[in-house]
Amino acid sequence: MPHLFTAARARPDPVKRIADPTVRRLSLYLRFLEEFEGAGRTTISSGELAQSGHTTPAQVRKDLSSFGSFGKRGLGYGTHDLVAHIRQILGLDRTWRLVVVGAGRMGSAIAQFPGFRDRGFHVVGIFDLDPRRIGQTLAGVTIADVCHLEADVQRLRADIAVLALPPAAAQSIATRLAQAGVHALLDFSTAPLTVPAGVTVRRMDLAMELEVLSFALTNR
Amino acid sequence: MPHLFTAARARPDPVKRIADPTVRRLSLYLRFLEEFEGAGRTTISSGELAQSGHTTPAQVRKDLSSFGSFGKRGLGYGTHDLVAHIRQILGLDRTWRLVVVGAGRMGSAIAQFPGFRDRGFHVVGIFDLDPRRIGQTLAGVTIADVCHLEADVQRLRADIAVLALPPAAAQSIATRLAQAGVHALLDFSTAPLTVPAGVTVRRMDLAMELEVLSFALTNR
DNA sequence: ACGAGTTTGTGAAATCCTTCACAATCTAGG
DNA sequence: CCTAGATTGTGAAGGATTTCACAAACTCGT
Repeated sequence: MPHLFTAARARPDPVKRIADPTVRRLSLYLRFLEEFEGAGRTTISSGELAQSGHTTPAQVRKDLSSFGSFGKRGLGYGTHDLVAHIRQILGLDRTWRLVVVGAGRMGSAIAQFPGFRDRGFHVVGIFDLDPRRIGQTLAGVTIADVCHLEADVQRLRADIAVLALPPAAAQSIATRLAQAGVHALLDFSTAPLTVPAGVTVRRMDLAMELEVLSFALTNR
Repeated sequence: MPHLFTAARARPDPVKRIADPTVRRLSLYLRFLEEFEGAGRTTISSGELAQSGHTTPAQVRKDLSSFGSFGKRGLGYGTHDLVAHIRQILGLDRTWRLVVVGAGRMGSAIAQFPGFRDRGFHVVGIFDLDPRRIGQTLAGVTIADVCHLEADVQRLRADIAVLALPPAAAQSIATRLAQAGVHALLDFSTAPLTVPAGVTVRRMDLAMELEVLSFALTNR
């Protein structure tokens, strides 16, 4: 039962169910559009966007048309307009407060990832278990003890948590975060998490991707 | 019913096209199976596997049946057998030689990722541009100058390359790697790569995943 | 050895996603 | 204003993946 959501309620949004691949592509389009905008282009066609994103013009138009009609026939899309629209669709017209749980090598790298802040994702908390790490500062944030996770996460008003932990610890932390009101998790550990309804999890599974590559190389 | 799958090695085999999601799930199943095997279980049913992997029993059986019939009706699958079969299907019955290009924070974390070696992925080379990093040692490998990338990659007989680079550099490195005979890339940069036919690329796009989470939170 | 109870393997149906094809609408240029 | 050329928006078709449903085949207890 891979059902993640049920229905919209907070926003008066009659937009039908949006496919995950569509959202991913929007994120891509946005990046190209910002590049195009930076280069001074004022309009762009679905064909040009498609080329940048390794897809087809029809796909681009379909993706956008699920949310409204932003283009001008005969002309294309206004870069500036479309950037604004996609940012709004993706919820990027605000900032999001991030916590990173696990300050090992991977957690540290993530917390200091350049371009987070620029794109509106602010790391407001970092947690670890190891007393030697607690108290150190990363990217301007002091590493806190994971034992106060719930209280801290609420105090910090965190929206999203990034988990960079050993698989054994991930599930328990995920449950605690969900309990504390964090509704979005980005999981770098290798075990899929079980979370309450209403919490979205995305996995970044290094080992799995390598195994997919192994398969591709083997059956080339 | 009579599915013979022994010919997958020598020749371009007649096994029908395998969907990407199927391969991903196989990788997942494998992990659970190894856990079950470690716990001493000798058989497992599609239902149990499905629960572990957040999918359905029918899905599990369909996935496996694309490659042969490994189970016993009324009993389930032999854990040990199935582990062996999936490892063979995914090409994990051998080791793969990895290079990491980019030894910044992310590249270093990846190169030292625990569990690579255990799963048969050996980091045999690390490259960077920065003279201050070249010559340092990470995970037992000395960081080399990226300017000899092609020759080194061939000397090291690298199968897979992990790219942990600024987006501006990624495309040129990808092209050089493809030229040098690396047919599988795992890309952590934010721009999708264009590569020659026969080269497989998988993307790990942190920013994109965060934006998908932003969308999910916004349209909850 | 038998019947009750499981569980697989797999066509067929359903669902999800992408591509096609074309009318509608715009710009540009005279 | 009118025509040629370009591009969007979208219903319908097509393809891909997941789910359903059930016969076949096995185990186990008696």
